Amino acid sequence: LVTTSRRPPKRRVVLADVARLAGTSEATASRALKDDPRIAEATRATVRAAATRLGYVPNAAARSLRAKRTHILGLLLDDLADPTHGEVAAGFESVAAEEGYAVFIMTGFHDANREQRALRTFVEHRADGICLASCVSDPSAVHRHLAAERVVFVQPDYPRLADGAEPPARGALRSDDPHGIKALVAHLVDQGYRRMAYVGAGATASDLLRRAAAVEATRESGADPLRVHDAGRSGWCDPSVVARELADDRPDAVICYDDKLALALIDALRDFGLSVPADVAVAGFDGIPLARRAQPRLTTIAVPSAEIGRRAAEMLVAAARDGSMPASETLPVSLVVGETTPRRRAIPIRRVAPSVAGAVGGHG
Amino acid sequence: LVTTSRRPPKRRVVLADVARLAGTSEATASRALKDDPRIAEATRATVRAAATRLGYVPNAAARSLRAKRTHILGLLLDDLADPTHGEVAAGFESVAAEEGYAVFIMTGFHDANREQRALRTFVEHRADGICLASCVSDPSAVHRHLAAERVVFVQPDYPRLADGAEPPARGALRSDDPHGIKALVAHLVDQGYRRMAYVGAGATASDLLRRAAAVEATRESGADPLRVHDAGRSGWCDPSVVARELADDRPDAVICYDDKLALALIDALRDFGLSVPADVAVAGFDGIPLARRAQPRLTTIAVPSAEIGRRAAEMLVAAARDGSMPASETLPVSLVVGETTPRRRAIPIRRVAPSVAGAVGGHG
DNA sequence: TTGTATGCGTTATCAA
DNA sequence: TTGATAACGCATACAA
Repeated sequence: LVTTSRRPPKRRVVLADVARLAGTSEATASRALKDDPRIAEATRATVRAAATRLGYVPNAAARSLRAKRTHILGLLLDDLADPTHGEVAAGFESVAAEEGYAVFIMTGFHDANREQRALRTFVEHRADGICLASCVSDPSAVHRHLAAERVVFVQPDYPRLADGAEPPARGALRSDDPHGIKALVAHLVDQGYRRMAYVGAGATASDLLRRAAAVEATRESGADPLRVHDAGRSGWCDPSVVARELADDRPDAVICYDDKLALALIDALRDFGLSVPADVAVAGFDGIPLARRAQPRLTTIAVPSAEIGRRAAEMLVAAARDGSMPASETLPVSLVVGETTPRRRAIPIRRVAPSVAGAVGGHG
Repeated sequence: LVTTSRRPPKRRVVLADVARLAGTSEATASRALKDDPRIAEATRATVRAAATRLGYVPNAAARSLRAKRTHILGLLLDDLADPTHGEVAAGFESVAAEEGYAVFIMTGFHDANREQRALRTFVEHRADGICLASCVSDPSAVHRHLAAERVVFVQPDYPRLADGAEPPARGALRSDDPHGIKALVAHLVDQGYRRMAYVGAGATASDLLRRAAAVEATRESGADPLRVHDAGRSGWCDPSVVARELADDRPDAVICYDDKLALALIDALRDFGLSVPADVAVAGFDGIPLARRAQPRLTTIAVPSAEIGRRAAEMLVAAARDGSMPASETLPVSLVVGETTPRRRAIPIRRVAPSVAGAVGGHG
C-alpha cells in the first residue's frame, strides 16, 4: 500500500486560515501577529501558535497595498562588481536589514537611461526610500518623479555638479574629496615632490572636482603647475596611453582619480621602464582593500564607503519615519600613506612601514 | 503677485485616473497599457497618452497581488563587499534587469539565522525565484518553505556537502573546483615543486572540498604528502599565524583557499623573511581582479563568477516561465598562471610574462 | 478586548 | 473590441 505523496496543490496559507484555526476574526489575528497591545495575551498566543502551525507567511504585497508603506528601499549604483560600490551596498543593506527593510539593488553604469529604468522600477514598487549612488541624473529631474523626502544622493555625479552647482541641501551624502586631495598634495610636497600630474578617468563630475582640487592645491603649495591627463572611463582599463604620456614628460609624482586606476597605471608604467616608487611616485583615491595589499602598498585617500552606505540607509529610514529628509552631510576622508610616495631622493628602501595619517577634512 | 507653488497633496495617480482621462473603462486602460492584442490601436494610443500626461506609474504591489506574479527575484549572498560575491551579484542583477525582474539582495555572512531571515523576507514578498549563494542552509531545510522550482543554489556551502552529500540534481550551480585544484597541482608539479601545503579558510564545505582535491591531486602526482593549514574564516584576515607555521616548516609551494587569503599570506610571509616567489611559490583561487593586478601577479584558478550569477538568474527566469527548474550545472574553471609559481630553481626573473592556460574541467 | 465592514490598485472573468 | 464586476490578502475605522 503505497501512498503517492503527491503534494496537494497547497494553496498558500492566508490570514483567514490562521484566524479560523485560532478561532478569532481576521482582524484579531492580524493584530495579534503584529503585537498590537490591545490584544489579550492568551489570544495572542493562540494566534501565534496557529500561524506557526500552518507556516503562515504574510503577503507583503497585500500589506503594502493596504498600509501604504512597503518597507522597501531602492539602491541604485554603478556597478556591483566595483569594490567601492560593493562596500556602499554592504553598508546600506546592513542597516536596511536591521531596520526591517528589504533592498532592491539595481545598476546604472553611469547611463542615464538605465538609471531612468531603475527609478521607474523603484517607483512601481513604491519604495519607501531610494538611494542614488554615483548617479548621473540631475536631482531636479529625479524630483520630478520622486518626493525629496524619499531620495538620498550619494556621491552624486551629475554633470552640473562639475560646473559648480551645489548639491541639494538635504538628502545628499558626499565624502570630502577636495580636502583629501589637499592633504595628499601637502603630503607629496612634504616628501619633496614638485612636478606632479593628475590622471583623470573620464571627466565625470567627481573626476573634475578632484582634478580642480588638485590644480588648486598644487598652485597654492608653490609646486610646478599640475599636468593633467585622462585615462578614460572604464574601471580596470588599460591606461597604457597615459603611461606613455607620463613616460615622455616624466613627472615625479602622479595623483590618480582612484585606486583602480593607480594600480593599473603602476602596472602599465613598468612596460615603459618606469618603476614605482623608484622612478615616479603614485597615489590613488578610495582606499580599496587591494590598495593596502598591493606591492608596494599604495598611498591613497581612504573614503569611508561602508559608512556612507550605512548613513544613506539611516537617512532614508529617518525620512520615512519623520516625513522629512535629514540635512546633507559631507564625510571626512583620510590620508593613508603607503610605500608609493616615499621621501624624494631617499635611498630606495625595500620596505617602508605603512602608516595611517589621522583623518583630515570633514565639516563636522 | 506671488503664487506660493505649494505642491498639492498630490494623490498618487491610479489606473482609474488614466481611464477617466482616456474615456475608457479601467479594464480597457489596463489592457491597453500592457499591449493586449485585442485593443484597438486608436484606443491604445489614447490610453498611453493619458498615462504619460498624468505620469502614471502602476503599483507593483497591486499588480502582484492580483496577478500572483511579482517579477521579483531574491538573491542571498555572503557579503556584498567581497569581490567574488560582487561579481555574482552583478551578473545576476544584469540578467534579471534584462528580463524585467527586480532583485532583492540580502547578505547572510555564513550565518544560518541571517539566512533564515532573508528567506523569510523573500517569501513575504513572494519572490518568483530565489538564488542562494554560498549559503550554509541545507537544501532540504530550505525546501520545507520553498518550492524547488523557485530556488537555485549557487556554490552551496552547507556542512553536509563536505561529508560527500550530493548537491540537488536540479537548481544547483557550482564551479568545478576539484578540477581546478588538479590543474593547479599539475602545474606546480610541472614547475618542479614537491613540498606543497594547503592553507584553508575556516573549514567550510567548499574549503574542505578544495582541500580534499588538493590532497588527492598531490598524492596522485607523486609529490610529497600535502601539509594542511588553516587561517580561519574571516575574509581579509591576517594570516600571520599560518605564515609562522609555514616559515617553520617551509614548503616550496602553497595553495591557498582563495585569492584574498593568498594575497594576505604573501604579505604576511614577508614579515618572516620569506619572499614570493623567490623563497616560496603561492597560488590562490577565484581569479579576482586584484590577483592579476597584484605584484607579483598571482597564479590562480579563475572562477567565472559573473557568468555564474547570470546563469543563476537565467535558471530562475526559465523556471518561473516553465514551472520546472533546469538541471544542475557545473561550470568550468581555468588555470591562470601568474608570477608566483615560476619554474623551480630558475634564476629569479624580474618579470615573467603572464599567460592564461586554456579552460580545464567542466562537465559540459 | 474583539468583531464587522470596507478599501488599497490592479487584473481576470465573464458578458455585451 | 470593450465594459462591469469580482477577487487578490491584508489592515484599519468604526462599532460592539
